[in-house]
Amino acid sequence: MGKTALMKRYSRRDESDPARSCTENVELGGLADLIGYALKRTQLAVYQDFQRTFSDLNVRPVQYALISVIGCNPGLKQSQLGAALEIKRANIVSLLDELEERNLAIRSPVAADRRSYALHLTEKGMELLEKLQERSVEEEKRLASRIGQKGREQLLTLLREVRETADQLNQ
Amino acid sequence: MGKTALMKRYSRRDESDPARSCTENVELGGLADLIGYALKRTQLAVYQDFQRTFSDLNVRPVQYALISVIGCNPGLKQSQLGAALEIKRANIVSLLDELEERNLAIRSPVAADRRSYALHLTEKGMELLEKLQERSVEEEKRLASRIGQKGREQLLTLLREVRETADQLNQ
DNA sequence: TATTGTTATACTCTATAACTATA
DNA sequence: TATAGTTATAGAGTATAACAATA
Repeated sequence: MGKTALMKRYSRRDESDPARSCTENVELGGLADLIGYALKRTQLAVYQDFQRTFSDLNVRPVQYALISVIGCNPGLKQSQLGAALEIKRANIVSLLDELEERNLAIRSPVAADRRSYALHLTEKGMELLEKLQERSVEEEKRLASRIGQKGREQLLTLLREVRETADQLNQ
Repeated sequence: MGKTALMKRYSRRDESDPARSCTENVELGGLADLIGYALKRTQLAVYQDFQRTFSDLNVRPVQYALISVIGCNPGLKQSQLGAALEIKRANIVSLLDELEERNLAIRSPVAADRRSYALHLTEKGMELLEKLQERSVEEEKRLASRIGQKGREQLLTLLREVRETADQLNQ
């Protein structure tokens, strides 16, 4: 494609166009049809919904993820937690510090390997997880209210397949 | 759901379980079935693929977005660019500085409104956009290689619908 | 008064290197 | 030597407040 073709394709508007002053008329230049961009924008909108839904519990998405995995795998090590969530072990440290300071989780020494800690939720942590789970189910219903349960399952399948494809390319 | 039910649901494993030492056996506690988490993980994988694909051109996703929108809307203002991409105007500044330093885009004074600048791609910017577009088409094909063209369109539709749903909830 | 671009700032997420104590 | 956790640090992305110039 030569420059002339590019100009024709991309110069649909110019500063002389009165519509220029209207934000809604800004073209995204095909961005909206890219999987990566659609993923980012949708993820951001869903993330904002999460923040709104969980702000009174003072829980960010990453904290929800930690609590959920620790709750489901009591006794696991930090390195395992990080591997499961694809979070570098260096970045797990301060996240767990936060949970410990809030008395939601604890690090316990492991007799068999004194380098590592076994992670558990506290009573308070388990109670919070229960609340988070319940609210998460409601949030999920709201998010899927337009696409329906079938659409939701299709979406999860497509996302998993695209992720696996990208992971293979990234190997 | 009481604590006992929660324990039953979440304590499938314990530190006494020998499988504990195997990372693959860490349960995500339903995380994998949440739209938000699936979005995040897929977006991360696709983002990494983008970085790999465009690293030789030294272009990050956000830079691709800027170049694409400026190329498609020559003469638009920074505030319009930011509104179209949902980037705060304060954060647009340094991104545009980068593009100007690399001689990919320029800020031109606007006679009608001396507060704002009209944005244009340079020749070099237009040439880069052309390369980016071509490579983007290939990347899109690779990402959709498993789900197919039909799956890709389904995915984009579902993502748009979920985003619109979340945006409504966030209003 | 409101808007455009700018600066300063801060917080989160992510990534790497180097350190310690254990294995 | 290798591994688990830690610390320090740096780069991005995102958010707000305040400012100057202009409308």
